[in-house]
Parts: sequence; C-alpha cells; structure tokens
Amino acid sequence: MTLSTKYQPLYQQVYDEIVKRLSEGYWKAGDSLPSEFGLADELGVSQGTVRKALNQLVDENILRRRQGKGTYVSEHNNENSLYRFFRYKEHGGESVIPETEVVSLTSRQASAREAKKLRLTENLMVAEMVRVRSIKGRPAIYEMVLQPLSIFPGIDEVDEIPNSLYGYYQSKYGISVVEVRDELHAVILDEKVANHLELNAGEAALMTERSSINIDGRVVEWSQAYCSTEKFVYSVSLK
Amino acid sequence: MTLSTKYQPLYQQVYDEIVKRLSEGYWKAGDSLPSEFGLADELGVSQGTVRKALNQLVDENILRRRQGKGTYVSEHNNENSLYRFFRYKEHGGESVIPETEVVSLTSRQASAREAKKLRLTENLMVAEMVRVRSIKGRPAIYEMVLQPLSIFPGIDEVDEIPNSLYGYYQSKYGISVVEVRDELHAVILDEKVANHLELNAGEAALMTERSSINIDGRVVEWSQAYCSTEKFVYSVSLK
DNA sequence: TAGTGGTCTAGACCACCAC
DNA sequence: TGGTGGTCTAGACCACTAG
Repeated sequence: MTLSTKYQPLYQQVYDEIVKRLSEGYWKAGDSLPSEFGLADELGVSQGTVRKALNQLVDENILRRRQGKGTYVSEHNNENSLYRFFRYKEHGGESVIPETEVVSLTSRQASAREAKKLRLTENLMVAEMVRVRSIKGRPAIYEMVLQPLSIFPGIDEVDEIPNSLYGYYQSKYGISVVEVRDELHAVILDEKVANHLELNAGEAALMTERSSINIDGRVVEWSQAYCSTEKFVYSVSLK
Repeated sequence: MTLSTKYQPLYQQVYDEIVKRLSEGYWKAGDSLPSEFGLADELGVSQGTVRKALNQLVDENILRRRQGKGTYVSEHNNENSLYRFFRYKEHGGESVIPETEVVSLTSRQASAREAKKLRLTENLMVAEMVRVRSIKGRPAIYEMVLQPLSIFPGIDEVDEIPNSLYGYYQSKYGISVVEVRDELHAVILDEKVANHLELNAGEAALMTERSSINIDGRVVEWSQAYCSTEKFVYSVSLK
C-alpha cells in the first residue's frame, strides 16, 4: 500500500486501496475478497482497521458480507441492489419492476450541453440508446441514454442489451455505478414521446435527467427519461 | 437500560436507549451528551460499544460530534443541517435558500386521504398552513402543510412562524424530523396556484407530496408543494 | 493541564457456513 | 472441524479544545 504524503487515517488508506483495486478490475463483480485477517496481513494493519474500511464499503453498497462465508463485490443483478436506482413506484407505494424495449441504438457526436453533462471534451462520440420501459405490460417510461464510446467501446453495435444496463456495464466493461444524481423537471409531453407512451401530447409528465457515477468518480452515463405520473410517481426517502 | 427479551446486540440496545431519551426530551436539540466513558459507565457497557452506537446516530444526522469538545444533539438551525431536506436547486446546480411568506393558517378536519397519509384516525383536526416560498425575491414554491393538532397543539394560533418549520417543531414541540419521504408528480397548474407563483395556468409543474418522520418514527407532517421547473429543479443524489 | 473525541491494536468469544 | 464475519472489551496513543 502506497502511503500518501498528507496524513490520512489508516482505515481511509485501506478504503482507498480497495476502491483502487475494484476500479482497476483486480476484483470483479461477484468475486470474494480475502478474509479480514488476510487483508490485514497483506496491508500491514490490524484486522480492526480493515474491518472499518470494509464496513464503510458495505454501507455504500459496494461490498456485501455474509457471516460464515466471506466478503463479496456487490453485483447489480442480485435482488438487493438491482433496481436500487429505479425510483418509480405505483401510487399506492408498491415497488414495480419494468421490462425494457430498445427503440433505437445509434452513435453520434455529443452536443455541447451533453458533453458538459458527461464531462467530456466537446464533439466526442457517444452511443444514443432510446428505450421504452413498460410496467405490467403498459409503456410507462421513455428514455434516452447517452454512453461515451471512449468508456463503452462497441456498445453501439450490440444486438442484445439486457434489461439492466448497470449489470451489463459491470459484466462487459467493468464499470460499477455506485451513485446516481437526478434532476427532476416537469414538462408538457410532445407528440413523439406521447406516442411512445400511448398518451396524448399536451399532458404533464416528469422528466428526469440522470448522471451515473462510476466507482472511480467518473460520470459514465447521462440520460433523460419521461414518465407520466398518472399511474406512477418518483419516490425517494431522505435521511 | 432495559434488556429486551429477543436478542439485540449491545450497541443496538444502546442506540435504542439514546433514541428513546431523545424522543422523550431527556436530551434536547443543542444539548451535549455525557462523554463516551460516562455513558459507558452508566449503561454498563464498554466505551467502544457506546462509540459504535453514537457513530451510527452521527451518520443519521441525529447527533454531531466535535473532537475535543463533546457530542451534541443536532439542531435544524445550523448551517449543516438546515435546508438539508430542501431539494430545489437552480438549473446550474447552485443551492438556493428560500424566504417564506405564510398565506393562510387555519384548522380543519383532515380528509380521508390526508388522515391516511398522516396515519391518523379520520376526521382528526389538523392545522393547514399555506405558504409561498420565494427565491431571490421571486415566488417559486406554493405549498400546503398539514400538522395534526394532537402533535402540535396551538400551532394554528401562532402569529410568527419562522422560515424553518423543522427548527420550530424542534424548539417548540420537541419534534425532530430525521427523515422525509417524497413522491413527485407532474401536474398542470391551475389558476389559483399559478397566480401565487406569478405564472400562467396550464403550465407544467412539479408537485411534491412529502411525509416528514419524527425520530420516534411517527409521521408528524404531510405537505403538498408546487414548483415550476422553469428556473428550479428537484435535485437528489442516491448511493 | 485535563477532558473530549479519533485512531489503532490485540484478543476473546459467538454465530454461521461448508465440508 | 476450521474458517469466516459479528460482537464486545481493554488499553494505548493522538488531536483538538478550553481554562
């Protein structure tokens, strides 16, 4: 473990080292980590210090621990974390799970605004994926997802995109989305989006702009999603 | 400390005991708690166990610790936690702080839906506070806040309501809001709300329904707020 | 200087899991 | 039975604060 020049607590250095290894793909989604004592020996600290770093990563949903078994890298395709970032619920408060149909998948240059949102140099190439997400068989969300081709090479030429994009990023590209930042707007539906959602133009709808953050802190995806709140609402709890 | 019949880790029992004391007003907002060793002696556990419980409460913004000074009950009127639950930001991402004007303050029976949201028996009396919140001098948010009179006796007869309701709940009623649950809807503005916001009826706006949760788990407030997203957006980060 | 929280270590014991 | 994480304790030392 490389010691930094400015003082950092040991457990923070251990945390940073583990994040670095996860970022570099040294451990991949689903892998098990060495035991607390194993890591402690390797890094030259005590087991309690490793434990503190590991617990912090568990709090952030980056690792999972199972008593008697070991410590594992979280996957975006288990029941706990899948759809953790999907915030739409029925009016009654029931969670729902969407199916997804890809409408189009192309590549193009990012606009100035898009590049800024993705923190890219202007004019870089991005994949543009347009999807309609259905709930209980009825179209509910129309979304456009932008992925920089520098981060996801070849993603614009893929035939089968699974329902869970984040799981796909993780398994194919080693990208682990650990945070999303949403901005919610109210808009009037235009003709095109309304048609996809089987609604009438002129109705009010939520429009969510989302930046998805990789474990290394990079913005790896930016999306816009339209959803009528006649049947579903965006639901979130703050503590 | 009363031991529960079913097994709970010691630190969890310590946590529960501290929450109980905070709920009962044994410690109030701004108070300092005994030192870790003091609490440990009193509760018959080790200092490390108390520390684990305290750190959990700090993570939840319920306590604050200052090295060299002590552990304090969080207040809703310091720069860190005030407006923690206010999620509207400018399009550029800049945080904004609203001023508030009370439009009306009355009391009435809760409707069936409102009672359900507040988890009250139907027909109980609530205060209804209507406010317009302005940002940089221009009206931005129109909201209706419902407060059960059983929880906030006399709040419908108060002359001066401060800008921060949560701080007021804390100082006057010993109610500490530690969590809010928001549901976001898209609506078309009607004449009345549009007039208050100096907008035109027929425009799209965000409508946020919020339940506010006290430290003891009760829903103590329910509100509806309307905001045009022409200038401001609802912004949230999920991890 | 005394008291507080912050870090780090070491070790004991328990609960869970796989073989 | 051995290995894992989970809990709990005890003690050393550091950093910050106040008088």
